[in-house]
Amino acid sequence: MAVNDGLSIGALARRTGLAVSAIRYYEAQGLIKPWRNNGGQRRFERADLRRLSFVMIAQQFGFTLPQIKQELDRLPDGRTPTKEDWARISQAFRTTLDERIATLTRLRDDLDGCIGCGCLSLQACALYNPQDRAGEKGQGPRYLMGDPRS
Amino acid sequence: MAVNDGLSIGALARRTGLAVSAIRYYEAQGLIKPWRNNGGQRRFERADLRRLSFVMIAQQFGFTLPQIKQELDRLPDGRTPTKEDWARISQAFRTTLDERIATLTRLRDDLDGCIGCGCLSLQACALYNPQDRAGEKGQGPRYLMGDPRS
DNA sequence: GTAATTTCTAAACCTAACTTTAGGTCAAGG
DNA sequence: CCTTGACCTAAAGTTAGGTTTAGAAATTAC
Repeated sequence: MAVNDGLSIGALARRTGLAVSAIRYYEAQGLIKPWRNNGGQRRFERADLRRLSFVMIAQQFGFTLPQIKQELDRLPDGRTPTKEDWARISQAFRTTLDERIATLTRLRDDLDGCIGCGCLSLQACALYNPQDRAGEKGQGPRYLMGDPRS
Repeated sequence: MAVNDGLSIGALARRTGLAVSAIRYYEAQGLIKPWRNNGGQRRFERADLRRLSFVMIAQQFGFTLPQIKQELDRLPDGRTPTKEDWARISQAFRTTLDERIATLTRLRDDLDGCIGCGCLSLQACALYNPQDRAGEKGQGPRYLMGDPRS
């Protein structure tokens, strides 16, 4: 096997810990673009190891695959990404993490107050109803954290 | 309508902001147990408002419905839960939130180091491979945060 | 008393992120 | 050469957490 024949899908799977089927799925979603060898089998660049690592970590942060693709699409097309390229898109992580930590911390502090009073009431509790209008608006506790479903 | 006839499913939906279909689904999952009136319609206790609020908030914390049911099942069966009952199971939130904040903070700090070096490499980067063994174990970055899928 | 809402059940459908299956092809070792 | 393991495609299945649909019965409003 020549030096730069690329990695097979199985090799990539072993190195990343992903299932082969998951890698094929990511290709179908446009996250990686392997070429094919003479026999029609996928061959991957070594840089795809980093792409897949990025995918895995971004998922743990709660990004969806389309969102991850959007970040990856900002990488240079013709050449192998450099340290600087990766560092640039990793900044998006930092921002997201900071926000998420802030949200959880605020929520925890509110919850501390709520455990103290034990109410958990839609009508009176500050955690559910900071502006005392949830009942009227028919919105319930949802808006406190920013509804993840809208 | 008598004073203690209970709430209809529509009334509960308006008060919590949930869809009627979601409330029926939660019943199917065993999270709430309404009784039926003469015509066969569901009737809910006022305490179910709190149960559903608990469900909604616990979901925002990332609990699954079976996990939430497990907590709710610890509430007293015969009587309406008191402040103390709710305060007790809310403590589970506090613990989980503390852990989650700690994990995210650690991850963010590791990421800061990684942005500095820009590597994002499975072979060398501390974020992915703190013990320099991921490649050998074929595990990839996944173990850093504790795999949510296993 | 009648019209408009609400509610009922069961079953089908939905999205995300994959996995599994079925039926074949390719590649490497002996 | 032959076998075994890795790989291929397309389509169907899976799980969580619901929503939608359809047709019928109950309730409420006027």
